[in-house]
Amino acid sequence: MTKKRVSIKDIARLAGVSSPTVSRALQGRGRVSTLTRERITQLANEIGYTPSLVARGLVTQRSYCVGVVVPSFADPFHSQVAQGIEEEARRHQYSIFLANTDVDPARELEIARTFHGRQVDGIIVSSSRVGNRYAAWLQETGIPMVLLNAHVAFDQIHSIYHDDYQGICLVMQHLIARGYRRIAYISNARGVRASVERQRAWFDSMQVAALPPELLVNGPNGRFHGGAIATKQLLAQAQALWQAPPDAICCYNDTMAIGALAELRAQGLKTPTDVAVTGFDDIDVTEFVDPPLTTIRQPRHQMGVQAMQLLLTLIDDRTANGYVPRTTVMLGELVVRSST
Amino acid sequence: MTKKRVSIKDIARLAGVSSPTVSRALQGRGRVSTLTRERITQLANEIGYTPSLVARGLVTQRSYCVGVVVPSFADPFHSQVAQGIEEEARRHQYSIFLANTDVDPARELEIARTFHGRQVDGIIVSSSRVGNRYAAWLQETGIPMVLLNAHVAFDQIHSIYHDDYQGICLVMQHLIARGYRRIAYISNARGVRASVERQRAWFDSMQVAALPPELLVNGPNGRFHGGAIATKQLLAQAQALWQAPPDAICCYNDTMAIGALAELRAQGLKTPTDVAVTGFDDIDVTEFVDPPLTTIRQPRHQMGVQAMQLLLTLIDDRTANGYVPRTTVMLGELVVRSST
DNA sequence: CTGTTAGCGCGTTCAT
DNA sequence: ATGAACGCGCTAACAG
Repeated sequence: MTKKRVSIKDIARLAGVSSPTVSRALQGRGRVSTLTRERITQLANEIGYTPSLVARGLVTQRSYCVGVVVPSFADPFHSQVAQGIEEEARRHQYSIFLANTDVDPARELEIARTFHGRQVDGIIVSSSRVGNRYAAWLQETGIPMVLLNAHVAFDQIHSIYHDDYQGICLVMQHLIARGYRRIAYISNARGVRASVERQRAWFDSMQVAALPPELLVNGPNGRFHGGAIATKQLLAQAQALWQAPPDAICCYNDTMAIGALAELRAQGLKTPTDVAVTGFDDIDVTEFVDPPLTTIRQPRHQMGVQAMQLLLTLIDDRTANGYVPRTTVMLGELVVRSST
Repeated sequence: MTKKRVSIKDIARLAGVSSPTVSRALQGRGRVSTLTRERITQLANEIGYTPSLVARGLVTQRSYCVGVVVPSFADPFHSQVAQGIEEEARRHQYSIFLANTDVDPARELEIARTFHGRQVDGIIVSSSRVGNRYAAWLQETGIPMVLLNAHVAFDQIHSIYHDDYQGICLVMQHLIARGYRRIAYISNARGVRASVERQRAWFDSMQVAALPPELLVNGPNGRFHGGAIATKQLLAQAQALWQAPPDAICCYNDTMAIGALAELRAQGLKTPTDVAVTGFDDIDVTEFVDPPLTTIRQPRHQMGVQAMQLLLTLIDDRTANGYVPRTTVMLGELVVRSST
């Protein structure tokens, strides 16, 4: 059922020229007489010619494709990052392959291999779970790669991440300044860099303020339910520990915080009067839940754009060698709303 | 900086055989002696060979890629559909190009052309704004195409959509059965099929129940803010009309409904005591807002899976011609929560 | 300015 | 069972 593609050969035959001439005419490079160029251009439009980027990529060794790997599209954080990447990519005639790992390191590596097979010019991985194991593989392929919010940066692997440590420090300073003392933390069980950093920031901030970092619960996942379940456990532990709920709950991210709000509500506790709650990311819905969440606004879209720009630099760097920063740190800002 | 790819020629040289033999050995087709097959397979692993799907696609005329077009990644509805598509695609060794239109029909067509240039085997478009204009273009290219939640179905264009009309009917029956009478509707201004259908269902349901469909507001967009702004207008109009708020607000989707909840709260109105609210889609967060939303659960993930399966059928249909449904209708289910 | 030749990496005939 | 030759659609290097 598929129609045969019209190729430059077809045009060449119709125009009575050779196919390289058509190629030159269409991409505007090389010397072609204005007359034949116009004739060819018009002919191409008439018969509906679309150049095969596959064939072109094979010879130029440049596919104008990049691979993007995220843990899950459904996560509002990652989908906004991806949107930033895609927009910036298209501005540069690039298309993106998108794949989700479902937080499985094995799948992540498998996807990277697939992308290599598809001859992508570069790869962006958001919240990688693999880390070091890329190094050896990359050495072989030489594919430029940018890690977003991952653990580490090696030679050849460039990294962009948000300063999560500082983010939670801002949140904690705010909470402590408001007089909250028994501040519990809900972490995300997944061993990503962000999780480690944020938890450490909570711990250190408590120490610095001479408050005991006594109450910490690992959520089963980083989503709404994870936050609700963790909160249930947390309240039980608080009861055992203090015979009272905590003053505030500092959450790994917004989705978990929203789950926490729901659980507190279910247990008849008012926010922020009984228990304050904070999130992280500033996803769109945080402004519309009850109460609106105090959180850290990460420049998600901008992070995607930045990652793509860095990748493009790396791709072109094959020829023109300039200085490229190994790691870029982005800063978020505290957004105070009525949950604290 | 990019390393040279290792090709089957390299393996052939090392193994002392010809490249076609390597090709046959690696893809397991054609007769090759077990001995050389093993030797070649092992060699391929050792030197880290990854077949070039680009080159393969050029000769087989099958790229094992599909293009996916969505209005916006950031929309939780579309990102879940996309996730379903991607998972089903990968199960069949397919990769997906993902692009977002930002709700711009011109961009949608441009993206489709790009995909054609990339020789995708098929295209899935979610919530297309273009409709009929695809027909002519498709005729030329013959690319199999599946429209998700779009207006129409033509020859060659297959369509999967959710029965939005029935969905809102279920919501309305529920509201009317609960005794709500003055039921207002908030629509999404964008002229997509879903919007038209849902609004019509509200209108008809009111008529059938002998209630005047008096209060309708178009939101500026389908997101949280859009719902909040529309609700503000709506309450003002209700005041002018009835000197009272409506009994219930039926919203185009969940995000707008969540915006509505926030605005009602801001105006000191209780849900559902003062004003009931309903959504549509059953996105993840609906269960965790206050109050949890009554809504219609669309099988988002399943719709993505189904679309991909249909597309695969169409792709293979080039050779084996069987019966393929032109349109598939999916049914959602009413989920009753405490917002009504 | 244009045509000829060559090759990107692979699969698919045909021979042998 | 294997190798030689060819082509997918395109661009690059040279001719002329």
